[in-house]
Amino acid sequence: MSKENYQNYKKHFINFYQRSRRLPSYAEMLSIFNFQSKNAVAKVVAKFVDEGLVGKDETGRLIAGPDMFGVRLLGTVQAGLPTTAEQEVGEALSLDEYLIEKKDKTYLLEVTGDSMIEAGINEGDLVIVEQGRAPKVGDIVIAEVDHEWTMKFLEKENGRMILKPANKNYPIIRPQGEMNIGGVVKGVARKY
Amino acid sequence: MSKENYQNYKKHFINFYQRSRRLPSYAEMLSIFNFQSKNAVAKVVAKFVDEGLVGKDETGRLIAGPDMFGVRLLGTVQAGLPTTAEQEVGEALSLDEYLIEKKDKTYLLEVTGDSMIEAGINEGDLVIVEQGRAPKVGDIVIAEVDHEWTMKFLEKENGRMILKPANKNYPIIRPQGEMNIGGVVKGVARKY
DNA sequence: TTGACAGGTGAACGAATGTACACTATAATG
DNA sequence: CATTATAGTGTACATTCGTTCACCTGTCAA
Repeated sequence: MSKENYQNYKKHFINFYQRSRRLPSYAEMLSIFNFQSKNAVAKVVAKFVDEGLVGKDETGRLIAGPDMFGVRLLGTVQAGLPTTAEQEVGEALSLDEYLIEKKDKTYLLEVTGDSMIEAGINEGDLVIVEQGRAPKVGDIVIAEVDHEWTMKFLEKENGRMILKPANKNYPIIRPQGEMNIGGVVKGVARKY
Repeated sequence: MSKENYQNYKKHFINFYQRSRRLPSYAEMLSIFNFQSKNAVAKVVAKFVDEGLVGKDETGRLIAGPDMFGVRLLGTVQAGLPTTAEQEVGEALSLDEYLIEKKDKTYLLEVTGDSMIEAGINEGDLVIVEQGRAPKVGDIVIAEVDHEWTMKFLEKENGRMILKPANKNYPIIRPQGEMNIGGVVKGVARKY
């Protein structure tokens, strides 16, 4: 099979996965690759497996490989980029997997206000919050004080927990009664 | 089926998806749910579909619903959080889908240095870079100047393009020869 | 010119798929 | 108590699955 054709198969294959979030069956590949014989499909799939695009689990079933759901991590900004030629370096990384550890205890919040701007958290960012984790000093926490929820650094002052913004223009909060911690900020995602 | 059991099925089901990145077959659910009859599985699956946990495509095949691969977006930090009771609000969001538009033209870079710290991009962050997009003034770009790659704001000065860091301690770069743009920064991801 | 090979067709096959129907036992309800 | 869902078993079945084998055809190198 010609190289261009193969890249085309690959493209259609990945497209299918993006749309349907599952791998196509052989019969489905038959039509998206425009083949007449399932055997032709089988040969293409074998190449996919060789290339690592897809894997096989213990039962022989196809599973998506890292390239199907992730993006390649190419290097560091100042260490230099690879050449503009075909980049086969770098491992594929899913941002979901990177940022979220305990999926069922994690939720997202959109940030309003600029009280954490010096910590690199801007208005409009999404913060990844994990519940049910004991917050440590230095963590960024989602806390309820006086029936209002805010995001601040958790610090200790004279043996008491205080909430410290990352913006000089905002005051440190020294909670009087009890403080309710809604979760610990584990990550930040921003889109331009 | 009791409520706790159902939640358990759901948990095992999602677990399977996380591990294998595909939905289990009925036979597989049979063993992970500890059933003897596939029909019992069918009934649980029907509930999954009702709940929207999974969907069915046009061929009747199961596909993962938003909850399977995303995380719930609950609200804004200062607007208040929902009560600690069962949170059925908020749509599920996949960070991959949120941050990455054109998958095949996107790659990740790890940030070293603090030249963009005032733009909320810290050392160790991952930036999501999209290639092949015409950079506009005000964009954060990955640029090659004097055989070295850096990340800076793209600005215009007297009709010429310049690179401006977001850190007062770094100088503005006024490229002499030609400047090579490796991509436009479309997003940032940070893990604590 | 011949042989090897890549790329594909076509048919056949056992295993696995999801669905359906009849039935049972337990729990909830009036 | 009788009744009615609920949750599950067991069996059967047509369909689809992925694999395999034999075969065809054009290309390219020896």
